[in-house]
Amino acid sequence: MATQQRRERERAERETLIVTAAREMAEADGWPSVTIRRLAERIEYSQPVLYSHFAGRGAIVDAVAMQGIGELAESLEAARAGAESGAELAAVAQAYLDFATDHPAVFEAAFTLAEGLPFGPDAPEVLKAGFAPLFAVFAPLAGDHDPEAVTEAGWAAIHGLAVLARDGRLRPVHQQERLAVLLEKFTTT
Amino acid sequence: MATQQRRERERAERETLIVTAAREMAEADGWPSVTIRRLAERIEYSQPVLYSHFAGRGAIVDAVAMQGIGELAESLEAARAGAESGAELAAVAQAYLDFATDHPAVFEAAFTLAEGLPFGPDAPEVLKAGFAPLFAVFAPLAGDHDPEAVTEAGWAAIHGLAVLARDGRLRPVHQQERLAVLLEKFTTT
DNA sequence: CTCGGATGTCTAGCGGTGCTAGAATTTCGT
DNA sequence: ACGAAATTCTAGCACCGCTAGACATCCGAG
Repeated sequence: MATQQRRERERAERETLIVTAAREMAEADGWPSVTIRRLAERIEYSQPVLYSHFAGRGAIVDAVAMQGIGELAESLEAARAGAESGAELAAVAQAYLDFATDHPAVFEAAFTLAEGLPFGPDAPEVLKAGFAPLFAVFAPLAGDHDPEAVTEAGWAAIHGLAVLARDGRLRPVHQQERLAVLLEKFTTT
Repeated sequence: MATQQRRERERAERETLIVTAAREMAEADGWPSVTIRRLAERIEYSQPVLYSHFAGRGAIVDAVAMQGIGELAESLEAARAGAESGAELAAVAQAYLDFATDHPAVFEAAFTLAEGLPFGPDAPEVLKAGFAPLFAVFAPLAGDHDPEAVTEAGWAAIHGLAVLARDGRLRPVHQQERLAVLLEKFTTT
């Protein structure tokens, strides 16, 4: 019957409602304040409903992480596509750092909280998509090295800049200069 | 009286006992399993005793983080001092990555769990000491840039390599090649 | 239109957490 | 030996993630 379809659609809507609510709460008050109880109250359902959608709290965090990685991938690709020739690397790197500062809770979910996300060879397409724009800008600088290794190293450099800055480990003011150093070190052959 | 001194000494001993126990438990079974109850049982005292030494669980994690950063600083300095001329950067970077893989729980405490550690200008001497060997190896490569900015950028690159590898985000096998890429990018002027 | 089964949702509760007030004990100088 | 002071413990609060079982709702067959 058509009712079946309607039910599935409503379930899907409620699932995105949960993910969205979790994300907003995390971004507003931090992940520790995103509890099952508060989340249930927020979406106006009882706690067990959440467990009919997700295996547990961790799975909800993972869902936000997944969504966030997807958006990060889009941001990076957009930055690369929109950059002038020769400035793609700088644009992508800047987009990465901007994403980290603009959506700290999502960034945290994606890179320090998420535990159940499958990486490696059998990672879902969404996760691999984030690597593509990075590969596009770093691979041309590979020289004699493995392009993937260069991409991973470049990604790690940008990522390290993002996390250390986020945690207050670096002088807040000089982020642009640090990025400039990295870009120069990677681009000068 | 002399009893006063003995008490303070015993208190200090118990405090290091707590930190050591927390560290061992974290390294053995992960930080989530380091609960106040288990920690109290381990040191054979009741829970409130822990609160007479530390403001809360977070302060204990911070103490482990502090201790770990001190040891990391020593490792880096030892690697730098023991390296052949010209190979200091590689040695320090390798020591950093080794520390992350050899003491994952301490590394986690220092860089993702610790929240109450004072950084910036008024950071304690121990924390600044970790920066010194990094500065020693990166500053000579500064060129026209600010030596501190270059150091921070280089540190970030190594750190990113450590955390992404730890979280399974990178192909496990190619860590050496990634490091080689970073070293080359930073050393070629 | 009714009714019985299936589906969905909720109430209530378990064991665990960090943390703390106040009782009980131990220690120590007089 | 005793009373005060310092120390430690018992017991409990509010909250957490999670779940079993009661309850309500919905839907299709007769």
